[in-house]
Amino acid sequence: MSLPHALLTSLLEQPCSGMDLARRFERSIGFFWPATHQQIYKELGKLEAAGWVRSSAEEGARGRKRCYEVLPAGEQELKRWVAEADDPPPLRDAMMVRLRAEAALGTGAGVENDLLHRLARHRTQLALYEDIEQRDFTGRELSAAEQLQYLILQSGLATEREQIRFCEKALALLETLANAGG
Amino acid sequence: MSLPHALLTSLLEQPCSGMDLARRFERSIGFFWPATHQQIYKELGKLEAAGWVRSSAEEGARGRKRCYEVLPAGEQELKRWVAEADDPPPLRDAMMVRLRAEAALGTGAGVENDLLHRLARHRTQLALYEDIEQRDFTGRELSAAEQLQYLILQSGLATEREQIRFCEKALALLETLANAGG
DNA sequence: TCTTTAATTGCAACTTGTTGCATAAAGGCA
DNA sequence: TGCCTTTATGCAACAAGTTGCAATTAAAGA
Repeated sequence: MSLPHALLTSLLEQPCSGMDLARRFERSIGFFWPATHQQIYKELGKLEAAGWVRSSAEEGARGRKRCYEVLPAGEQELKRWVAEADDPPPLRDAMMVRLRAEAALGTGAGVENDLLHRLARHRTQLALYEDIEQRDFTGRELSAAEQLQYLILQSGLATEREQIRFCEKALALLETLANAGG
Repeated sequence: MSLPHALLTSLLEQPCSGMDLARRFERSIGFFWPATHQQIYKELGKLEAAGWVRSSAEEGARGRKRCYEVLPAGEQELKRWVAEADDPPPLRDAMMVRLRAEAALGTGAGVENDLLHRLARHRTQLALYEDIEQRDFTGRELSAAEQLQYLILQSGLATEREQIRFCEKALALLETLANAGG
């Protein structure tokens, strides 16, 4: 479970409120560690109880807005965790199950729906990543931290492109099989 | 949640017991939809209650072994589900969080451990997939069902190769940064 | 001023998956 | 026969994530 460390990382980059964190997650760390605001609030409570962050009320804001910042103990914990090693996350993909089911059913069962839907989603996501690449990482010298962030983005770019290739290949094969079999 | 449909698919390919299913999952469907035997037993109970499979006691076997097979209603349900469309699974990868944390901490915090560990795992997995490719899909004509199964395997091959490329690239960048910064 | 709207924080129930352990039945062997 | 091992099935507690909604506070508008 990496949520606490994802939060520490994000707060280290920029102290802010729970709601701000949730918004930032949607367009940066959330690409590879999604989290809802409910998860984030609960976890911020634990981080504060553990003495890794502290919060202060913010005056003149709507609601009971509080600003969180990382304490030295939190930075220490983050360093400790970064040096650990995980197993790669097991992949779990319903579309592959569908393809296999289509093979077992032995007929035009309709996986194409899912393939086309995925294709559209991956193209959208790729376009988003390419925008970020253009805007943030192109045409200038990058600091060490920025080079690492760019590396992460490149992983996203490569993954989306691979997914697109796969969907196209699968659709082509299904068409070939349909023509041959019907 | 695709576990019920993954089980229906596997049972359609070959009726068998819960334990056999668990073993087969480990080296086929489980590559893209992992499941433990506890999950499988619980789900088989639900499938039987829904009238999608039926089971019969197997005589002369250890334990209370039962053989499960798909009923017509189950096959119908599988067909219905295959034609549905999902969103792609959100990826959630602690190593990316670590890379970003390393960037935020701004020092040699030690992500290399995780990168090297991943690299080894992905190489092992790739070798396994390549073995399966050699053994099951090379040097002969493939049926339509086999062509689809091969397609799925190729997705695994491409994913592992992409992961390996990424780890190597990340390690190279970290070394460059260390030399430049130190 | 009073009501409405928006922003922020938070609770609670539900689903899914994991982990560790328990039970049942058969085979092997002293 | 009695005990240990193996195979098969299953329960229970826990961990993590999702969904829907509630409560609090301030800004904006009538």
